[in-house]
Amino acid sequence: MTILQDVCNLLRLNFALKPRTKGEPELLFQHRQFKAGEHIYRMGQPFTVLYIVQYGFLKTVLRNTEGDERVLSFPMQGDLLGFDGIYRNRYTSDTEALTDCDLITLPFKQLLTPGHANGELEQMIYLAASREIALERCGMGLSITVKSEARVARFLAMQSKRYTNLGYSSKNFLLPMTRRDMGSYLGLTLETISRSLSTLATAGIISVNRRDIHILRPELLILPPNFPALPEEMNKPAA
Amino acid sequence: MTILQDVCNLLRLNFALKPRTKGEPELLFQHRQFKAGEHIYRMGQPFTVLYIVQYGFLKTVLRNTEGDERVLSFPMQGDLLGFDGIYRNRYTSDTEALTDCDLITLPFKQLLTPGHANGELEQMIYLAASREIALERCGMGLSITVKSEARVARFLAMQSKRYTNLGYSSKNFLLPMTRRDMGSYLGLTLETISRSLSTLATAGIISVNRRDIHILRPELLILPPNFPALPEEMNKPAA
DNA sequence: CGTCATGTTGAATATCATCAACCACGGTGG
DNA sequence: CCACCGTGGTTGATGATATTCAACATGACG
Repeated sequence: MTILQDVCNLLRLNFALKPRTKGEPELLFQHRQFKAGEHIYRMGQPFTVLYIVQYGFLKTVLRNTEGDERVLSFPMQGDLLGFDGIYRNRYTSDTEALTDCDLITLPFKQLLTPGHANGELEQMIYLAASREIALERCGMGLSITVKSEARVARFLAMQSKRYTNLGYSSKNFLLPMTRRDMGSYLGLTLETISRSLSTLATAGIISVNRRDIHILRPELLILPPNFPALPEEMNKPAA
Repeated sequence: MTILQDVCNLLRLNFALKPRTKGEPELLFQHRQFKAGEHIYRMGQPFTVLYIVQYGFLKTVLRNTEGDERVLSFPMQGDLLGFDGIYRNRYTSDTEALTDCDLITLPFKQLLTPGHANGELEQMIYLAASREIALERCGMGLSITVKSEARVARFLAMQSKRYTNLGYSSKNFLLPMTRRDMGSYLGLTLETISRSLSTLATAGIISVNRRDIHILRPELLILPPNFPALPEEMNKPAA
């Protein structure tokens, strides 16, 4: 099992990988661990590497000068981190570990040097980046609905689907983030989140105990439009 | 002037392009015109090509089954379209021309085939995609602020900056979208947009006549955090 | 000239934010 | 073991803000 295959599996891509005689590209990939609460990178730092989440939960945050912050995404297993840094050669948001994490690093510049040209890996990065955009768009789609309960319900549906995609339970899970983070992500206050969760619970749709969520009526939690499903047809590289 | 250089200029990237003896890659790029109101692609259609906007204004829209829609972005000159389609091999949103448009097409699959491997172009796509993510994140950042006038003000600041980046006036411009579209993008109703613009006008910060905007006190319109500036340091390919 | 889409403005209502009190849990230290 | 404290979470009362519904104005277009 090469690390390239690891990456491939993480991204849930069914590439037919060519056997690799030259072990050298493996050196590009390394694992790196972070403790809960640690920052992976901060806004403004020089961009050096992309990350792919092996396990753990994180959040990416945008801060303005007045100190208010907005949560942009909650990356988890298989998600790509740091792609927004390519353009200006600096990371443009903060990324912080919500739990202990294990990340795979991809040194971006070295990937582009002619010697490392690697069609499979490039395709994977394209796919991962594309998925990243789709996910963010999905996040924006969450605020289509005006009512706070609907937003929270969709958020739960989205999380449920993401866990399912990874093979975990779709009905019982622990939220890794605080009410404040959820609120910041959904454009609501933490009190409104709490109230919405309570409302959904008394309606019998979910049960809530702090971060412990049980989905009782999944059919009533509607996914946001265009939630990224698995790819339907891959471009398999010629054998 | 090759079309590759066109693309390069459009993306405002200061690559040092290697002179190209083989003219064949040029065939990959074609221009395509659209009339105002036409759809470039619709959600669910098979993904075939990426587009780069040469001129004109567009909007990308997410629709759910109930028919409500959310505007995700307002692409303009130099912006990349369709990148979100790579992952599932289908476009995941609708894109519609707000004005007459001229787009450059980039057939994605052919770009990846070994014969067409092209470091410069790939770097450009990475950069454009990265910029795209940064722009979308910026859009999400618009809803950090609670007050509607602040959101509208930031939106205007963002548009102003985008026009400036293209060499147009930063103080006088025509908005290409309706109040409804602005509202959908900012998560507000069209009436609130109208009211907010009126408030900003009576405060002497702008003047408004339907879509004709004049910025009178630009220092009072604050840009959203991390608005994508021009790249600060490019990776020039080795000569 | 009439019609339609777009934009503006007003009044009433619903919804969310704010402020505040309280609870539950985990950790620390006596 | 228990008192203490801090963080995170819930719930209530109040007020600010945006939505809704509605009427009207304006410009584009046949």
